[in-house]
Amino acid sequence: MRTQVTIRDVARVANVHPGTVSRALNARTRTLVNPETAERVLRAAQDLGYRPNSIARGLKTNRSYTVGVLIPDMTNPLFPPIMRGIEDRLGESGYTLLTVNTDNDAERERSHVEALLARQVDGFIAATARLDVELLAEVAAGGVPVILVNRSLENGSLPAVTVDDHQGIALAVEHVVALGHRRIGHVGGPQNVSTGHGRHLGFLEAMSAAGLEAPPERITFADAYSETAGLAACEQLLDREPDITAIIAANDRLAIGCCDSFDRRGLSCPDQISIVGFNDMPLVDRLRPPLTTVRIPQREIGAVAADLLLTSLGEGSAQTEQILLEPTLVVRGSTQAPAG
Amino acid sequence: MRTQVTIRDVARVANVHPGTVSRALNARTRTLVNPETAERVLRAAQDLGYRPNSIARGLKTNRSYTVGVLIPDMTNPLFPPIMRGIEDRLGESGYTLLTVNTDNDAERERSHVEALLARQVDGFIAATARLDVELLAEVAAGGVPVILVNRSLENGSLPAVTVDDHQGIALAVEHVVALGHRRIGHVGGPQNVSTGHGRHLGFLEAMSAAGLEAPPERITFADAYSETAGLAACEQLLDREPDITAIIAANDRLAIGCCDSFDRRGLSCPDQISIVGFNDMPLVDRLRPPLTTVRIPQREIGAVAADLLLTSLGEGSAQTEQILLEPTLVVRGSTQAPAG
DNA sequence: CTGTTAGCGCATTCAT
DNA sequence: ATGAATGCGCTAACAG
Repeated sequence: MRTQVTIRDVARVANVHPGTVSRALNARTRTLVNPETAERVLRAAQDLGYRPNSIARGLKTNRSYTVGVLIPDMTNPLFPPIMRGIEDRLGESGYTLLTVNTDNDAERERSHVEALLARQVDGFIAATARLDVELLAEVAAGGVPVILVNRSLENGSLPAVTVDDHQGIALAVEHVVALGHRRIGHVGGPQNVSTGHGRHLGFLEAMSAAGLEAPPERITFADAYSETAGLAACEQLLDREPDITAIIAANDRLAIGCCDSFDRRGLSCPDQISIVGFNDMPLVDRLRPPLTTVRIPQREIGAVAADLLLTSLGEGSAQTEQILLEPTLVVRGSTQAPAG
Repeated sequence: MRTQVTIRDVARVANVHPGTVSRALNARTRTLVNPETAERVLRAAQDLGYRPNSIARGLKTNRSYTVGVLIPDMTNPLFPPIMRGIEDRLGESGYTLLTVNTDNDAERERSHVEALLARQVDGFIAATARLDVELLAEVAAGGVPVILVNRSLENGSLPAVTVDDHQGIALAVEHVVALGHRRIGHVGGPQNVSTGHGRHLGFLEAMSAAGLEAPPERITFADAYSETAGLAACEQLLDREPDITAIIAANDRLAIGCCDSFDRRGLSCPDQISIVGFNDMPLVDRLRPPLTTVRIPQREIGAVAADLLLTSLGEGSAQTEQILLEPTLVVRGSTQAPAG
């Protein structure tokens, strides 16, 4: 059985009142107590192996110093670095994370949020792609700060940390255009998630800025961010427009699916067709060919989101800051000038 | 501000005593209350949007229904599936996870464990490779159940869920032997972590069982499970024993490092040299060549560990069951018969 | 079957 | 500067 040493035990040993122990142990109130007494209390606590029960504390202070983190699926390599960014920053401030995987399932999401609320989390960081907006808005309206990560709301009603999808796609498009490509296709992500939508728009804009056409025939959409969905979308695209020389994919997994499609058709990449991904997932630098992709600062995303949450927590103010982080292009072997 | 609806508010609306509300709301004690009253209470709770404060409950029941999960670094793709296995199983039973990354740093480990203990976690699942054994044993001795994952203690003093490293390496060795290889090297992992140690022993045994020699010259050790450490160890191995035709690596990342070494030397894999990894990490099936590797049931490991913890939690008994899960061999392109 | 009481461990009044 | 008392929200033990 766990033998909890309480503040009362310490008080008994130090020969003071429990209240005094509480004051002596809490840095903020330590000045209220005689230094010698404080010293005695500290020693007693040390000797007894006293460990404050943060749950009991939270009951009193109405703070749990825990934060709920909503992730679609941490098995997706995109998320762990973000989570670490969050953990490292929040950990410095004494917060611990309650992380849950939602699998983008509305039912799971709701029940998880309920459970975390019941655990009195002080706030949420949500990296879920299509989390029920109302649910989150409701939570935020209830006074629990919510920070969005990797997605934003149309109306900007919740603070969010995202990467500039337009800029990222622009980097990709400019790169292949500079290589000499003119007939460029886009394998887009699901259009009901903000990254899929934003990258699609970014593609249209960047093509237009380059003075190139981007007709609907040269754009297909995957219904999920998976290799198989990417393969299917790419097949459809190449069936329709076989003379495309470069493809901008909405993410690395789709890009990998595109490579599968190339293989299936006997298309050599990058000799006959170039491909650019998005995210720079681990190991994509070791694929055949190494994938040219848009890198996003995952860890920083997490850290910035944590910062945002910390200020919300501190000031109690409902800010709705929208932070846009810059992606960078990583050129590898999957892109080259189009065949003469 | 968060406006907490308490059990008292519900009581007022339902016109009963708070104690009755508690009973009506708790499935286990609901039978003690008049069905009609219970109905009234439930409706009141519903109307008010009552959400039980599990922290307050925990204070009373001395249960937090949270579990601490110790991971070296969840950025390592080996761990997320294990974590999901844990979460899914434990979630079914109402537990939420407090996950921390220890970076294999003793200092971080201790402080994290302290923090989690202060948060009254009901138990731990530790996937850390070289966690301070004393720390964990201490915790377990204090009455908080600890389950080890992916590692075990020499003396088996703590329950553990691991894969059979010996068997896994045996599968790898038997495979290359069957292909005709005779001069087989081993790039081992850090010997101070149980997997590194176990796989090394497994290699020696399997070679002996195959009637082959495994002299020390044909074995080198990486000082970490990283690609660069694998590269260095492989370089050393091939400098010493250039006529090796196959290498069994202690894990996939080391195997990838070995491939780097092959590249550097102009050795073609698998034509001139074969390589087998361990873990079957995501994307290793898409490397050049696709990696032959030993797959471990990551998700199951997590689920089984969760089960073990649940029984410990339920019975309060300090079992020390040791569970060994079976690995399987996944044959891909990185192994073939040795050149004539 | 329901009301009452007490107390989990702590922080925070208010007294002294 | 310290002791005493109160209550956070809930459950459990006891009355009735």
